[in-house]
Amino acid sequence: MPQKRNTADREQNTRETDGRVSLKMLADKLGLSTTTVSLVLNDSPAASAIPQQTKDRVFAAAKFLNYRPNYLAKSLRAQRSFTVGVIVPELSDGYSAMVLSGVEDYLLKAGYFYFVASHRHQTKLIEEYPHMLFERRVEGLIVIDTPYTQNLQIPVVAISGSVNADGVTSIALDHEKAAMLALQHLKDFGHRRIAFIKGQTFSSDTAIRWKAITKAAKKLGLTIQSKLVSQLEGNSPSPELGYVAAQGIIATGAPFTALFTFNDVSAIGAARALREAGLSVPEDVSIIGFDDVYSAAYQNPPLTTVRQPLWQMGKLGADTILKRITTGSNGPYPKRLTVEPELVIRQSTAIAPSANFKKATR
Amino acid sequence: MPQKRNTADREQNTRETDGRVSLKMLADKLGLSTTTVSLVLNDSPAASAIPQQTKDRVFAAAKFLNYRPNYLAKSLRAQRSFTVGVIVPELSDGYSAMVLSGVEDYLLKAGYFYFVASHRHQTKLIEEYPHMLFERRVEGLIVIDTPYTQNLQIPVVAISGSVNADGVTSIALDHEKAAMLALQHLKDFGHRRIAFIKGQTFSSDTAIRWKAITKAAKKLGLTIQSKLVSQLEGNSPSPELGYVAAQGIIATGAPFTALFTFNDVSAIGAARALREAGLSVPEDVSIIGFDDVYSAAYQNPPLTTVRQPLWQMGKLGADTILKRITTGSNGPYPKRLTVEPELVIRQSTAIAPSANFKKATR
DNA sequence: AGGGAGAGCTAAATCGATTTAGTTGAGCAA
DNA sequence: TTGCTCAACTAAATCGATTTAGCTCTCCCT
Repeated sequence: MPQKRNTADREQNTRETDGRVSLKMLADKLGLSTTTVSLVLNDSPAASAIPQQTKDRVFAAAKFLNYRPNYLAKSLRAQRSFTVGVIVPELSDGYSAMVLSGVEDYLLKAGYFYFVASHRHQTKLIEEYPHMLFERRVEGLIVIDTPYTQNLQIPVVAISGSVNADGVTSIALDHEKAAMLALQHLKDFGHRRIAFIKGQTFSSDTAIRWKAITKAAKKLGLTIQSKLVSQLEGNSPSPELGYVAAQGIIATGAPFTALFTFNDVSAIGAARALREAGLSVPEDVSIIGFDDVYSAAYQNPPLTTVRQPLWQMGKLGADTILKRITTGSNGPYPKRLTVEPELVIRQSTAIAPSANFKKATR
Repeated sequence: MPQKRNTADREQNTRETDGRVSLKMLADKLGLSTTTVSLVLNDSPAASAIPQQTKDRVFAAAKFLNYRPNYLAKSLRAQRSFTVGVIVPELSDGYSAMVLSGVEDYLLKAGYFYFVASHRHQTKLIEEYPHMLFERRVEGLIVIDTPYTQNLQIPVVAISGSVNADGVTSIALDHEKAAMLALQHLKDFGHRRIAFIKGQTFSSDTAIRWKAITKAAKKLGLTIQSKLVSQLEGNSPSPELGYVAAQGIIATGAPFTALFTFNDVSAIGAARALREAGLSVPEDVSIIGFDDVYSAAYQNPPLTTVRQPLWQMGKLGADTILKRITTGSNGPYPKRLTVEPELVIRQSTAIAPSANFKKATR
């Protein structure tokens, strides 16, 4: 039965190949060569000698048969895939998704599609994905908060990563300014005993930001007490990690009036730990987060935070990768692009409690 | 210097083509045919007659030249792209990202990559993206909370969408059970005047869920007051929409002791509106959300919500699309798969305030 | 000596487009 | 009638793999 059908189809030369229409079928149907049809459909200058009537026939047939050129064949021939790869640590944490959203807007408008791969901090995947994407002929790579050490022959843009490899453009926040904004704000409110929650060791922002914080603290004459410094551990994207880290600080018994966390998500968890310890925000302890994710404004109290322009960083990343792709590999390219943080003051920070402060300094 | 190198390379027939090594170059280097090299590298049974020594030479050369087969060529020949397309409304809202995270896990492990496209509810994009992805020879399509009306010759899985097109497998929550869980919970706490925030009209879950709610309400003997029903408007993924919707309900002056929102994000916004109106949660008004996003547990008070197993829905979606791809288009496939909601009781719901209730009923 | 078997390869077709380098026939001038 | 130009096309190469259908030896058996 399948054989019979095959024969019949071949006789009519209308075999359906799963409903997919090839250029050849279209050309056969029209009694023209694939050359002509291709020239017409691509509106090539070489098609100028072809009469409008023929063109119309071609367009009509293409529409009728719902012809869609095979992008794989097209890409193979043109040596262009119009595809980029994006590597992120984790999709569900809001951070990457926000950057991705900026990336996407720009890429799709330019006719590109992108592959996403998330590695969840597994070293093996961090190494393999760039190669797998390279095999799939992506024309560029955007890595978000991910170390990149391979040396592939395609442009790479690293968003929020301390990357120094060849051929990589780094897009990063001005961390020094960010640290300064936050600490100055706390200092203005009279805070002197400030606790910190650092990021996970695997996050590429952690070290750089901490360095900026210590530098800013020194400049402002604030001392950092090691007892008051905790660190996020584990790679869950939930506020749980901040909750645990804050508990650690509270457990030391060292007094503090403010807490500066690595990101908003951990600030949210930390706030809960404080509440559970009987400390109210911001009366007893001020909290300042980082990133300004959507829900930051809707915490209770609304979270003061250092806004990182994630969406714009994504857009800038996409913009840069496209420029670098069209420029070609020989052209010059920026090694480093910086974006500016912004302090968003809400209600989780307030004047340091003087009573508490006295106790603290006693 | 680069020029000199280029010339030398060409003479040796080792031109680098941007650092990309083709099978042909590799074969030339080895003095073998591409056939042999291909057979060896793919460990084809036809390579059984080839002596180990030759194989080793091939492997060594491939490694040395860092040969990576061109996936486009491979795909074209094999008529398999090992790629699926995923269409979402919005990347940054946590919901899609969560589902996507489930999808991704499963797909990448199976050797597939996926394209993501987000349409932000623009009708034109909702129609175009399936075609663009089809052109790129995705082998399947996963649409998340998005209407799908095209009729392409590839398997389609719709997650959270009321899709009835041919060839589509729908994965949806058991909304009736979800509505029942929430309303039963509120009823148990003595709530009778319950306010609702419905989803945006464009969200495919909105109608179906509302129907389930009215049905459950009837079954439980609860009446729904039209004054107490509001709706999310606009397509921002921020809690702002819930904030506005809740303000609308408050403005009517109609008393209520509980609020059931379309999702957690809007619940968060609504909670703020209530606080600003001088109503405390849960003492004056209980709030119950939907989805159970990461931050729900970290609200103040922690949010009671109907958990939607988003990650699992993504996983199930990926699982299903892969099964359907390998089965082929003639095979049978499920039209509908249902996942179960779960009531997560936290502190945003409590016993209805009888005083308030009296005032309300006066 | 002739034939068969198997080892160790390769030529060429194929996937579906694009593109270069033509070909064919009509019309027209000299 | 020859030669030229131009309109309207087309054959075939190409991108980089996979895969079918051989091909050429050598060795061994009878």
